[in-house]
Amino acid sequence: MPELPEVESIRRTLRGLVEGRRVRRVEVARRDVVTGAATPAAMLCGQSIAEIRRHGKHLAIIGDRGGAIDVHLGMSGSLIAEWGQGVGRADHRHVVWTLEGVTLAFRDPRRFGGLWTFPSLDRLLGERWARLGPDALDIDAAGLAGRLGTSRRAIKAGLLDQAAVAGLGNIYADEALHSAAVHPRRPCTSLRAADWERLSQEVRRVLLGSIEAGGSTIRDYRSGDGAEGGFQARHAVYGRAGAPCSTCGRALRSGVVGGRTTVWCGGCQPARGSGRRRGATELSTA
DNA sequence: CGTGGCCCCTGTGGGC
DNA sequence: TGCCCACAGGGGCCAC
Repeated sequence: MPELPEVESIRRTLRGLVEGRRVRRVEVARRDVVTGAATPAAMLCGQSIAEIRRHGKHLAIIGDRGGAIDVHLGMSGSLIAEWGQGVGRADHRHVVWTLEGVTLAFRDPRRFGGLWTFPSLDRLLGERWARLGPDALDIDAAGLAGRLGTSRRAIKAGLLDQAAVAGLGNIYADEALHSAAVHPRRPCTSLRAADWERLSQEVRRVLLGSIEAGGSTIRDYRSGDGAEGGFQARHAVYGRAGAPCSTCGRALRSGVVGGRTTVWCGGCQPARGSGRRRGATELSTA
């Protein structure tokens, strides 16, 4: 569910609600969502929350006395702070932190997400985040081309590879490819400098636009304060297969690329780059 | 190295 | 209404 904009929206709403507050109590209802120690100390009991940091789709909850927890929300996870009346559903709450004046709940019905505890931020960074590529908001054309340019796989699969660039998922990979007029099945090796330039710009533009709107709520997603996002109303391709392209009016196509349902415009996203549109053969396995 | 398939899990929506 | 199946915003692992 949550990709970079959703995770960033959670970070931004959570920081004001939990940063600087001390953890008084932690309930771990399901031990198996935690990798590493799940003791009160490892769960930051007694420490104050110094910072909530994000890289790609990951969050780090950082204590002021060294402990750190990596949070990954998987497909259905949420991290919601509540005070007074609850704003989130009560089921599937696997871990609940009681802070001064607020509770923080990790919910994850499908349990594809989880928590990873570390005795220090350095250990978290070195052992968990080190295998992630640069954050998708920080990468430029040279960075993207450098990390994917020699790969023969489809560009969509490349964008989803968190070791290459961190933060893009199925929604924003499709949206960025459409905005950049790049066909999702084009081999990375076929992209030219101008393609990498447009793609890196559109990745950034789409992600920033979504963060501004509070992320995309398709079904489950809620921000750190329980609010829904608004960017789903601005999706150009995701979830719109068969509907007319907002740019050229052609019916949007869909297929499986990189193992994920993918939607693109056969008119705006030429299969063979911008050179010879007219004679280009549509890339398709069907 | 890359890909396709399967798995982890629950919930929901569509078709019959 | 109820049942069954397909599919969902993620990612790890395996055989090929």
